[in-house]
Amino acid sequence: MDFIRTIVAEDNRTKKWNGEVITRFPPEPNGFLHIGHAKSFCLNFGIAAENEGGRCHLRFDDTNPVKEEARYVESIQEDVRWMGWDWNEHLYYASDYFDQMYGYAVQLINKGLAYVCDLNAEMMREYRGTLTAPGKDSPYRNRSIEESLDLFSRMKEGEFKDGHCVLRGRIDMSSPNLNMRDPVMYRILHAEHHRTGNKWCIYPTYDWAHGLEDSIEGVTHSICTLEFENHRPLYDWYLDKLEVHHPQQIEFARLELTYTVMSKRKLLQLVEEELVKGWDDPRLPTISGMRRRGYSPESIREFCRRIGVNKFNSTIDIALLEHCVREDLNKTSNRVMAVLRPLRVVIDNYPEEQEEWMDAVNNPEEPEAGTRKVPFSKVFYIEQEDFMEDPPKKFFRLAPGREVRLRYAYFVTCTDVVKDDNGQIVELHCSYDPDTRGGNSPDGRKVKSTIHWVSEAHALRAEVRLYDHLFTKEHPEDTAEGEDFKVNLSPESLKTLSDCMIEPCLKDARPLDRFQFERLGYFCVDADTTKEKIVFNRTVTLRDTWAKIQKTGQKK
RNA sequence: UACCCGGUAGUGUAAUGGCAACACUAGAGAUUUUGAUUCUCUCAUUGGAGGUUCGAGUCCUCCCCGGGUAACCA
Repeated sequence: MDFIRTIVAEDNRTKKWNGEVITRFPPEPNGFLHIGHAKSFCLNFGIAAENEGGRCHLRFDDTNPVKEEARYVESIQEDVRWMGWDWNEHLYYASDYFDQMYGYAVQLINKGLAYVCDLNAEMMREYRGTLTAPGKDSPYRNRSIEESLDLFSRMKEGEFKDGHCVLRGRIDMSSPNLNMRDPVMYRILHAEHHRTGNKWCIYPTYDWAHGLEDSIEGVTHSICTLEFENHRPLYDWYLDKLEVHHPQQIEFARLELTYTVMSKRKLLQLVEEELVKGWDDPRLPTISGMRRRGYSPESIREFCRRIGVNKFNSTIDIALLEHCVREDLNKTSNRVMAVLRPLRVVIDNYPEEQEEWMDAVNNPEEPEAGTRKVPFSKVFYIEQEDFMEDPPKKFFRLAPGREVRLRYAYFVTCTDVVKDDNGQIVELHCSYDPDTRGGNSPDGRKVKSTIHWVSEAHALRAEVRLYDHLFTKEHPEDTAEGEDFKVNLSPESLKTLSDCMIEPCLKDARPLDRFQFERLGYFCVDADTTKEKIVFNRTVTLRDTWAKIQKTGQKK
């Protein structure tokens, strides 16, 4: 059990919150959700689900109209729901509390704990001091309560321009915690809000708003990321001074993954500079990108469960994520044969017009998935990399004079290699053994490998998009002076193959359908699919021992 | 240089003061009509130095290292 669940369990035991467990996931609708957010909402919704009567609110922290948009509100709901979580009727918006927050601000002014300050942003920075030097009091700090009250209401009424003045908490300008040096509670922003329209021209800042949102909703455990640790004294201060329901803020480390970036700012940059194709580009760690790539919600949830929760920054090896998808897809995806880089093969001793429909198992891990028929004929395609004219010792696949098994079909032996004028192999000729139908040899002879194939006459054409890590470096932020993370973008993150051959059973495949292409990996139908052309995204390759052998061979 | 937080295999997460465990990765082997899956095996004295204790990853002290913080962002 992680340290947060330990706290929750202990609170339940001592009846600190009368046995209630209320958490919340409070995204700002200024971008798409990524797997780092998944870690957070799986934690929050997970804890709520694990506790009798517990609940988790989905709350949009929409306190900054200049960055937020309704389309993000929609995508966030879609993503959380797709991941399998349900907030029931507990969908909230910080903007719904603006009136209440205003009232609380007036209370603080009345207590002499907040004041309107006319210092401009630059001056305020100067007065704030530095990490090592204390700040000094604003000249407006001792303004009378009446005057602040008057000014604050005029701020709200729109009498002042943006930046003319702010409402600040009156705390301690010499606090070693910069957050406590009279923090800004309200700023003037004549901006249209995606929900409240032009009702407001003052907007609460995060620190002021967030604790109130939690408090108003009766949240018990307010779980956030580590960078808010320094803000906790302020979170506590506001709620203490207001003497209202006071949830416990608990911080945990945000998720970092190798070979990718997670900050919204960087993701936004990749999207806006068109270095990827939108927020749902399958190379991005966004939920929508991963969905499009073929990740299942179950695999992402399992990943979030396995990485645990901690209080220090760590970077998870993306191999763990890949392991989680493979593990889930291995159990759930139907197998199918597809040839990505086709090499034509003719069986010389197979009857010209004959076709046979072979029995194939849909999913060896799931007997209930049943079987299907796969058409076989004289001419078919195999993978280019499944043939070598001059094979090294450890290569088990097809080679001149060598016999291999065509999965679910026959044993074939390569008898001839046809090349074009450039010496490129364009076609293979084979002979087959009619007694090995289905792939069994009555005489018990063995072959060293089984390869996949697709009958030429029956094949469907497809485009397949192969994805690799978005960045070439484990830590894309590691760059030389003056360079930024984008120099580490991988030129090989996407390879598109447009002449792939797939089994006819895929003709009715729909976007988001997932399959295992035998011996290749897991693939997912893309939304770009049309009646003429099916498009697949490669989610992840199968584990590939042969590729490893080749790699170590190259090193030697 | 101030304050806050944190350091356990390559990576990540465990261990009422009582034999450092699990997963991923990597390597070796077995099985296999997917070089997949599955199965077996291998890989550490917990940042350092003291101290308390019969006994310390765990408690105390000092040191070292890493992260965060100076938006009218969240």
